[in-house]
Amino acid sequence: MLIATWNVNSIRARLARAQKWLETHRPDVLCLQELKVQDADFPRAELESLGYRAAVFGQKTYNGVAILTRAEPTSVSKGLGDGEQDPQARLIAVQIAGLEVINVYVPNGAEVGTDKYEYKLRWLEKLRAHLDRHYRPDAPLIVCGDFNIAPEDKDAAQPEQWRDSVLCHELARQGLQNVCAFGLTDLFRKHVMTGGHYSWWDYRMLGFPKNNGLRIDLVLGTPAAAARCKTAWIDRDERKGQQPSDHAPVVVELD
DNA sequence: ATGGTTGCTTAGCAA
Repeated sequence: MLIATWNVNSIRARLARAQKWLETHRPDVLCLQELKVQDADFPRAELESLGYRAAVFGQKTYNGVAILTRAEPTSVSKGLGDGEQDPQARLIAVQIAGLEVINVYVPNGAEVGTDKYEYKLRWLEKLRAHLDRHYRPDAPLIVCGDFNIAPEDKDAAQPEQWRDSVLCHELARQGLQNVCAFGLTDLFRKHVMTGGHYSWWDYRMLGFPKNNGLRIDLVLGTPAAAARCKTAWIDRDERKGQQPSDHAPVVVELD
């Protein structure tokens, strides 16, 4: 069973690449972030024609998440469901083949010290509360997506450059650790211990040509999911060529 | 400190 996560930075701008990627890799589950489209304009038919169902939680212009699956999910839920008003579409979850899959687009946070950064930290706390309320750490569960956090210095090509950024800042890393303390581990790190593996490169300042990347797209799993995880890899080639997303897909294979 | 690029929307925001 292949499960992948990919921040496409607009599904409409990336439709041809997404279609090609699905045809090449045929994942069972593909979690998408930054759709930048409202539900009505999501290219549903173009993706369903490839044999996928689409659970979509869209938003005009910003954010938006979806989960594509080859099989029909047994349940779908959208949002943190904590009763608070939040117009930002950042979480969608499905249950499929007895596995819970939560797809998140964690707020970027702009800069440390801003309201956006406080929103990011609060959102991480609410994600942990959501897990506590609706999920069990002893069941098979995947939480994947664009976390906008590099967990460790070795997840940044130039850690000194990024140390005070919202992607590497101590409080963001603590927020991620608190989410993981629910009972989740980084499945990429089950298989690859070395640094030098990145999932995002800034469009600006020749980020990709210089390989000035960060590993901020993660697949987390409970022990029951981690035990089934056979491989994990980042499709760095997808960042190459004409009109790529600034993120590469991250893939895990589960028994 | 600023700017560099991309996408959506159409001057400015978010990343």
